[in-house]
Amino acid sequence: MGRKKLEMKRIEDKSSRQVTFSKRRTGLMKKARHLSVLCDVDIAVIVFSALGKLYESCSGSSSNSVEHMLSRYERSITEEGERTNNGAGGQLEVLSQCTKFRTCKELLQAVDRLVEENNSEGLSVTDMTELELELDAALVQTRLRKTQLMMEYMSSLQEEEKKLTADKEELDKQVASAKQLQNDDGGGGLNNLATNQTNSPQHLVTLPLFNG
Amino acid sequence: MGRKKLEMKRIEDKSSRQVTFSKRRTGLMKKARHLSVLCDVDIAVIVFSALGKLYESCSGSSSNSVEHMLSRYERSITEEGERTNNGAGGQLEVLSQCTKFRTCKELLQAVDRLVEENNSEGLSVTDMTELELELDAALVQTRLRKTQLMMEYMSSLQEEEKKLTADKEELDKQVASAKQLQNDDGGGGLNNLATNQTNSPQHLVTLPLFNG
DNA sequence: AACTATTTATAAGA
DNA sequence: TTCTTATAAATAGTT
Repeated sequence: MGRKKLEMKRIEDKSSRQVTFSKRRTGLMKKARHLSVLCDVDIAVIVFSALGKLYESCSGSSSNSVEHMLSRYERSITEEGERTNNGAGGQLEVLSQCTKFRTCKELLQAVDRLVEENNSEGLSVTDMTELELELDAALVQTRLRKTQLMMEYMSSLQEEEKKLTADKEELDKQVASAKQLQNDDGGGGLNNLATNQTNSPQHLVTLPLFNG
Repeated sequence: MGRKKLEMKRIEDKSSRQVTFSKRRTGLMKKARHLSVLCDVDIAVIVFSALGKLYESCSGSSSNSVEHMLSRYERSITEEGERTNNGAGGQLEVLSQCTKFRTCKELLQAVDRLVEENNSEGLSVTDMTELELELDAALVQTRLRKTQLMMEYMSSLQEEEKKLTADKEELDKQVASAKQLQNDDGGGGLNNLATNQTNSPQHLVTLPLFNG
C-alpha cells in the first residue's frame, strides 16, 4: 500500500529499507495490539534487525508477558513433540535426540550444497555469512539440548534422592519400633520389617551423561 | 478498515470475534512475513487464543527459527536486565553469580574505554573486532561457569545417591540379621542398629539450581 | 467462503 | 527527519 506496489523481495536501497522497516514495524506492532484487544488473545512479537538488535516486543497485557508467552510456547512445543514420538518405549533418550540429528544432517547437506555451488569461484563473503549463521544456529541448538539433558538428569537425581531419603527414614523408623518392641515383648514384632524395598536405582547410571 | 470502524475493545459477539480473530491473525502473519522479507530481519509471532491454544508462529527463515529467536530474545533480555539492576541483591543466588557479574563489569568498562577513545570518529572495524573478541571471551567464560556449576551439582547428587543407597542396603542387611537373630535367640541382637546415620542431605537443596 | 464499502497502512514525495 | 498524499491492503459487515 502506498504510491506503488512493492515486489516481495529485500529492498536493496539501504535508506528506504530502514524507513520501511521503521514504518512497517510500527504497523505490525499496532496490528498485534489491536488483534490482542479485539479478540482477547495473547500475542508476542519479536523482531531482530539484520544487525542482531532486538527491536521490539509486544504483547497482550502486562509488562513481562512476553517472557510468559515464551515459556508457554516452549511448553506447547515440548508437548507437541512428546505427542508425536510416543510410539516406542525402548531408548527414550535416543529418540528424543532425533530432532537434533535431523537438524545436523540437514545442516551438513546445506553446507555441502553451498560448497558445491561455489567450488569454481570459492565462497563469497555472503556465502560465508550464511554459513556462519547456520553453524551458529546449530551451535545454539546443541547447547540448548545439552542444557536440557543436564537439567533432566538433575531432576531425576533429585527425585531419586528424595525417594531414597524417604525410604531411609522409613527403615529407621521400623528399626526404632523394632527395638522398642524387642524391649517391650521380647520379639514377635518384626514380621513387617523390610517391606519397603523399591526397585534398584541402577538404571540411572545408564543415562547418557558422563559417557564422553 | 471495513464497513465500520471498530472500537478498541473486546468484540463481545463470540461469532464475530472468532471470525475477526481468524482474519486478522492471517493478516498479521502476512505482514510479519512481508516485513521480514522486505527488510531482511528475523521475526517471531506467537499467538495464544483465549482457550490457550497456540495458534501460529511465523519467522524469517528456516523451520525451527522461532525457537532460535526465543533463546536470542532471552539472551537480550538477560543482558539488558543485568545492565539495569546491578544495584540490588542480597539473595544466595546472587552470590553464585559473582563471577559472571565481575566479568560483565570488566566487560562494560572495556566497552566504555573503547567508546571514549573513539567518540570523535565512532568505532572502527578494528575496534569492533576487538570488542567482538572480548564479548566472545565473556560468553565462553559464562558458558564454562554454567557447565561447571551443573557438573558439580550432578556430581554431588550422584555421590549423595550412592551414599543413600549404601545406607539403605546396610539398613536392609541389619533388618534381615535382626530378623534372623530374633528367630535364633529371641532378641538381644539389635543394639548396633541405626548407627549408620549420615548428615541430612538438605544442604543440597540450597545449591543455586532450579531457582528461576 | 466470497463480496464490497470503508478504513487503515504506507511508498514516495515534499 | 517528519508531514503529506495518492494508492495499495486489510477487513467489517453482508450474502
